[in-house]
Order: sequence, then C-alpha cells, then structure tokens
Amino acid sequence: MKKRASELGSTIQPLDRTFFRRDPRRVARDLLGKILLREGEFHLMARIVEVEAYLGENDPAAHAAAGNTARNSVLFGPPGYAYVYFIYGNHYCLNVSCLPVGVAGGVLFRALEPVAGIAEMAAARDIEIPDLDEARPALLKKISSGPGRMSEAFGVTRERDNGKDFTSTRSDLRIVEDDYRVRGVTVTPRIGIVKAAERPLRYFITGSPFVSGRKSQDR
DNA sequence: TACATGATGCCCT
DNA sequence: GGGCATCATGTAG
Repeated sequence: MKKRASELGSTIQPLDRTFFRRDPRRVARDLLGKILLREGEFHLMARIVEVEAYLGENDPAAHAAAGNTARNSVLFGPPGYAYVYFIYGNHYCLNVSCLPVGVAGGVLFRALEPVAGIAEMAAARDIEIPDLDEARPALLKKISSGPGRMSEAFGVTRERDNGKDFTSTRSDLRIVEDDYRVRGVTVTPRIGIVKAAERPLRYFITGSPFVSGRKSQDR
C-alpha cells in the first residue's frame, strides 16, 4: 500500500492551470488522490484525501465574501495559486485559487496521507515515531489530518507560501498527479463554519483512515 | 482605535 | 465531550 517516492517518480506530472480554472466544486473533487509536493530542505510528498470547496463572493462562508482585500486577494487572482491564512491565533490553512482572474473561488486542503519525507513531516509536527515501519495508523494520522496539522507538517506559512504558483516547476510547492485512482468520494457539509453550514461542499476519499475527525467519516 | 470572532488543535475530564 | 490558547482581520464607532 505504501509507495516509495522513487516508485512515483516515473509517472508523476504537474497539473496545469486549466485544471484550476473551473468551478471549485469540480476542482475539489478532482484534487482528491493528487499529490502535494514540497521541495525544500527535505522532499515531502503527501496524497490529498480531504478538501472543501469555497465558492467566492456569493458563498457567505468563504473569505472572498468580504470582497477583494489585502488578505484574500489571491482568491481573486489567476487560478492555481496558494492562498494561506492564519486562523485562531495558532494555525495556517492552505488553499488553492480557482476560476479566472476577477472571479473568486478556492479549495481548502483539509487532510493528507503522508507518502514521502514522513519522518521530516512528523518532526515538523513534533511527533515521535520510534519505528516508521511499525508505526500505528493512529500515530501517522496525527501528522496531517486537519488543515492546521497538514500546514505544519509541510512548513506552510502565509509569509513563506501565500501567492505561490502550484503549477510552476520553479515553485517549491506544487500539486502533481500519478496513476492513482480514487475509488469512492464521500460528500458532507463543511467543518467548523457557521454561515452556509448546510451546503455539502466537503469531499473526502471514502474509507481513507487519514481523513480528519474522530470516526474518519464525519465530525 | 477598539472589539468580537474564526475554514483549529490540544489537553484535560 | 468540552474548555482554552492566541492573533490577524474586518467592522463598528
């Protein structure tokens, strides 16, 4: 089940900008199973298993609902760029912009399945993993199941990553795909919001043990 | 200039 | 299952 980075190397290719120039709901669903990649001091790879769509100015729960401001301007820019914001005085959350210039919309990354650089991600989270091969799934899940957790695992901050191009080979933060096929997708309401809380815009890979929340189903 | 609050996670019961 | 840390942002005054 677990793949080494070298096994993925021959088949991976970056997503292009047209992938992101679509309705956030389509982008969100299609992002499941893709790979988030960080090339920095360490080489990090993790599979996207849970996301949420934020629709833009007409979505009361979206940051873009406030209009174009200094904070959220990436959402109004071209598609395929990183929107990072700081929340609850503690956490960073990572999004990708969707739709053409001038039309706001985005997808929030909520949970990842660690693929490569697992020891480095665990260290960034201050999680002790004595033996990677024997590590319990419950321990691996702590690394990146949740928006704040996965940002910490990938070293994502607003200062470092806001406005980065996910589709450029010159970027150290990219989204790529391999031959992985998603078998099933579950759709539920979004987490942790008050406005428009009933809309089913949260997507995750059915049965993935790396989805956020206690039962890995709902929360 | 002040204030209320949030696309959260951790720790304690 | 619930309280709380902690601060940037938006909005009201």
